Amino acid sequence: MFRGFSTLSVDSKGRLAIPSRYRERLSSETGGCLVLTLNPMDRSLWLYPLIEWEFIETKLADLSDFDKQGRRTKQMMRGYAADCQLDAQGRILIPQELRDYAQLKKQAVILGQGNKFEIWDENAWREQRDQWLEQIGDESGEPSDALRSLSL
Amino acid sequence: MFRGFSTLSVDSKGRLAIPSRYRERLSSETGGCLVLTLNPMDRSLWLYPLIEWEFIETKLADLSDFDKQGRRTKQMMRGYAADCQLDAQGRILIPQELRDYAQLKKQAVILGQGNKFEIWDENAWREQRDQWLEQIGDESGEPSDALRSLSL
DNA sequence: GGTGATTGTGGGTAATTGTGGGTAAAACAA
DNA sequence: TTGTTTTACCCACAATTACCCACAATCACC
Repeated sequence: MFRGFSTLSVDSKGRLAIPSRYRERLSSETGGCLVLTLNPMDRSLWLYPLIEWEFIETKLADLSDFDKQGRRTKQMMRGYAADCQLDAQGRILIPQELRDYAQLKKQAVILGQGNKFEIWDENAWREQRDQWLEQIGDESGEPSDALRSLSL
Repeated sequence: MFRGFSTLSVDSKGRLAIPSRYRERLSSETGGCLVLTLNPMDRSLWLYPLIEWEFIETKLADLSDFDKQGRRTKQMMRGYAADCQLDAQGRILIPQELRDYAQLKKQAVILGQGNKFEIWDENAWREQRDQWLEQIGDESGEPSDALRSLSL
């Protein structure tokens, strides 16, 4: 399971260095092949080891073409999926199209999220985060059932 | 179960010394691997032994991506989770990002909380504590059902 | 109350990691 | 083909982190 947070810079060529603590795992699993695609929920990117992506791909294939949301999700995630590999310095090259989608500027943020990583523009992330924290901490709102019985 | 209270200093490099009475337990369980993450409810941090964290992680993984609050909680706690280990002096290095989140300054406070520790900035803690004590003691507020049947 | 051990705190040094840029190969367009 | 842009590979510097040692305050014991 991937976890953890790092701020990273996207250089002028659109490259992004993966934190070294993940590199070994990423280059051993599936021979270092990775898949980068968009996150249809937020303006951010998802980075999967190929082996995880293949599993996601089968799940997407099962979505009905007659469910509008399902069709769109499938179309987006598959359509924008880009193969990539770590270079000798442990960096990946992010295609222009995906950089635009996530509005990546100079500073980015990478978050471990279980089977994948999530990549955000730093400013966009901080804005979102503060907004969510406010909602989570808001005592007046009703917690969902799942959360109500959750002890951490 | 961890319990107890200590005040500690955060040095200029962001390190924090764990009270010695906990060290042996922390370095024996799971080879001394710890996970430090944010407490999404308050501006404080949670420190778990890895083995406890893994259990939390499975609970988080079960939260639905289509429940908004659940998704955000998951994203925050996993995204900010940092692996750490005690150094030779029994200290952990707190990542800049987490120090900022908890607004840790020079003096911090660590509280044993069962399966984990909670780490606060000392001043923030004292303020919160006084505020809560006032609320808990406030007879006018209605206790929840769970509390109503609780004898201490 | 004195003495010794333990614990908390600070800082120096060396290795690692993140970042930038130069250059050559490859892909694409005219 | 030729010229232009994009991508891959290499090297180098700067910042961060891990590891080590040292001192001071506290605690326990005689």
